[in-house]
Amino acid sequence: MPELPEVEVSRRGLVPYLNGKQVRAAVVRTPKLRHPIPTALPSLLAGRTLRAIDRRGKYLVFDFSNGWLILHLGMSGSLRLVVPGTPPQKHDHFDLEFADTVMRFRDPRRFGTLVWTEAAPDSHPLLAVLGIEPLLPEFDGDWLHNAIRGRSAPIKPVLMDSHLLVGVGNIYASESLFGAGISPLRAAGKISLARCRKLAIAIRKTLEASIAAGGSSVRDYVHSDGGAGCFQLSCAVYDREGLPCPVCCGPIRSVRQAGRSTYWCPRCQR
DNA sequence: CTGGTCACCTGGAAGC
DNA sequence: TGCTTCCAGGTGACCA
Repeated sequence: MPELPEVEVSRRGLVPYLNGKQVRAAVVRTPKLRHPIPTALPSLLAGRTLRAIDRRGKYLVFDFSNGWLILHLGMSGSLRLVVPGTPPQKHDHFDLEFADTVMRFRDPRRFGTLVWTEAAPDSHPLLAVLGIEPLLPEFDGDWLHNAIRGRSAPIKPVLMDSHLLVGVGNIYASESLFGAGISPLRAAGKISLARCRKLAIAIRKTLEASIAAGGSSVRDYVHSDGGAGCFQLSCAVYDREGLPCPVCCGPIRSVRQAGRSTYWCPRCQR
């Protein structure tokens, strides 16, 4: 499920329960997801205090006194808090056990990532290549216009390029372009500065609205079986092919771009 | 460099 | 009912 808002909502849901707590044990049940899971994690983490949980793009970074645990939810990953002693189910790959709760990482499709680093996390190869954070003030229309100058690829797959900017996945790329009234097929480099400003605002607004929507049910999201945290309920175009556009009532269309489904309203988006 | 395709992996939905 | 095919919200390797 996770795009940036889901990751951020998970982070906010975990912080009040885990920050400052001492790890009782760590359990690794799977040798590798996208990357090998370090077999030393149990010995590295036992007895350590979790100082903070940060986010970089769609990665969560767990800060311990002896290093950082870097976690990515992939396509199907989720984190939840369960009562100690709860038997693990299929696809439960990793547990971080505290005295009163257990953080459990489940990922059926196994596209997630769990790695350990003892150097500054931003210098880790997975994080060092990441682009700008769209929720920071440095990200605006002027930055975007400059960053996509000269690029002939359609704007939608460009928005999903994490080396350019992080956190905009397949859903929010479509939703943000709808918000800005820009066709996903338009060549990125041909979008005017004025429209890049609209797009930057739409991206931020879409992400923040989604975080806020999840934010009201953070506890449910982290504690539930996944029923909550359904951010798609409020999508304007994503997964709505043939349904009426919420603005003009014309039919939403879909097309495949770079192997991913794109949804847009041809009347509202030019 | 750039843009496009594919592989990674599992499960659910749709089609026959 | 059972089998097959396709699709899924991410990412990086690889190719032209």
